[in-house]
Amino acid sequence: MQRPASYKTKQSEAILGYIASLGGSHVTAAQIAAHFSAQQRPIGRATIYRHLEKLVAGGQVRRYTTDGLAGACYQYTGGGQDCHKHLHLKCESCGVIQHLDCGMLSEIERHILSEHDFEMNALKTVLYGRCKACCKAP
Amino acid sequence: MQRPASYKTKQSEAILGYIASLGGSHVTAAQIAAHFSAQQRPIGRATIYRHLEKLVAGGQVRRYTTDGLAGACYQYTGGGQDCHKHLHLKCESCGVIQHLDCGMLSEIERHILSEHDFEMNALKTVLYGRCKACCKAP
DNA sequence: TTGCGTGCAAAGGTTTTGCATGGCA
DNA sequence: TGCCATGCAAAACCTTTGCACGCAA
Repeated sequence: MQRPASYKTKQSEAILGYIASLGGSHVTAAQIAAHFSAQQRPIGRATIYRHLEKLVAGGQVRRYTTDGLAGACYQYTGGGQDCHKHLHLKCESCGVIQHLDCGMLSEIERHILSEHDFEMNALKTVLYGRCKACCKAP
Repeated sequence: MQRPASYKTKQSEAILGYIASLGGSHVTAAQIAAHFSAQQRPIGRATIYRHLEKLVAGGQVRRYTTDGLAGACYQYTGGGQDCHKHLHLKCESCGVIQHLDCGMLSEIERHILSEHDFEMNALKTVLYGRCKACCKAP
């Protein structure tokens, strides 16, 4: 009577493994396809999109739609992490995403709620800017 | 010897005027086209996109790419405003964008730069959440 | 064996581009 | 008159969907 919700296939593991290996950097669906094509084991675009959809729904991967770029970007979050408790800093230059674990977050949230009547959603909020490395090397 | 960078046409004024009249709410390119079609004076899609591109480059309009939605959203910012000096709060429910003019911004920027080595770009950063009205009426 | 996963192809939508015409200065 | 702006159509692009086959359980 077991009803498997999903099978574990080579492609599903390959896609998740690749995104996880990037450790926070973002990739587009086209980049993922190109990566596996270069590895001599191409994966169909439809398969990639279908897995990304599941991973996003499951909370293991986050989907961004960066402003200037055509197409969406995907980024590994780890699933188990409680991203409600920290903000995210995204570097506009290299795309790396830092997790800002800092007690200041609750202070900011409280201030915005009490002073500006706005209930902030830390899970979706991303602070844009330039990371340490990119500030030095323009 | 005058070399006009751009002409002032009925369409250019109509598009900017319409976006400005919305006062901060966001619209898609398709909605703009539909608006003028309903006004008995349709504007070609190419014209709309070309003007939006100019307005975004000029800083009078901001372009967003909301996550779940296909296509980009555009929002009037006013051009003359110095958006470097305040953050933006975007309501996930109704799409309204508040300008957070608050002395706390510089404090946050300074903290993130000194403690986390990240140079924040307030112009691009948007805090997501729910506005006062949407918090009460889910 | 069962049924989800896969890949190809085609469809859907948004945005961009080419080219001839129209309108502002 | 000169040149940018406009609009139509076609193209390019990303993403989704249909269908037959393959593979995990």
